[in-house]
Amino acid sequence: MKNLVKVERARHNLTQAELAKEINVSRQTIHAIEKNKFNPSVTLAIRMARFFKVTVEYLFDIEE
Amino acid sequence: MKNLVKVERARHNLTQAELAKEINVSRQTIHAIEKNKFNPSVTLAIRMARFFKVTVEYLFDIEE
DNA sequence: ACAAAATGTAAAGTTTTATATACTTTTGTA
DNA sequence: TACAAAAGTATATAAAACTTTACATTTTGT
Repeated sequence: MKNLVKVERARHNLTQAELAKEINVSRQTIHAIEKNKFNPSVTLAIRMARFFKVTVEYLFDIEE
Repeated sequence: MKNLVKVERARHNLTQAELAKEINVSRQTIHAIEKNKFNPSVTLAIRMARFFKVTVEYLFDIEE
């Protein structure tokens, strides 16, 4: 399960800390998600997708 | 955060146990999600959305 | 090259998801 | 009405998300 958080974050020109603040999580959480350390909750995924104006399915891709 | 799992499950004419089996979780997990007891992981949300052929955003609606 | 900012890493602790089991209540139907 | 299947409820436990703190390493701008 890969994701495009780092890519979208770059596109929006934000640091991990800034994104974290925007969506109300810790910087470590952003880091862990980008590094695929874990599998965020659907509400967090939706908040991120909304923030980036993309779909959850685009942002988080589980390969079958 | 409400969701349309029960509705989609009805549309597909499945029991909680059947849906649970389809997406590889326990029946309790389906029940808890339907009852908004918790907030599933994004991979579980994606599996459900795929199974029902809908989007994650449609299936799980977080109100702002 | 230097300093500051950003990212990476790590560990301990809390909260929540998810499982398993078991029992009760509801619902459909013969 | 009686039975079976499905859904609801409860509790204990395991696993994973997420937080906090702290420090090391890498990147970036000047």
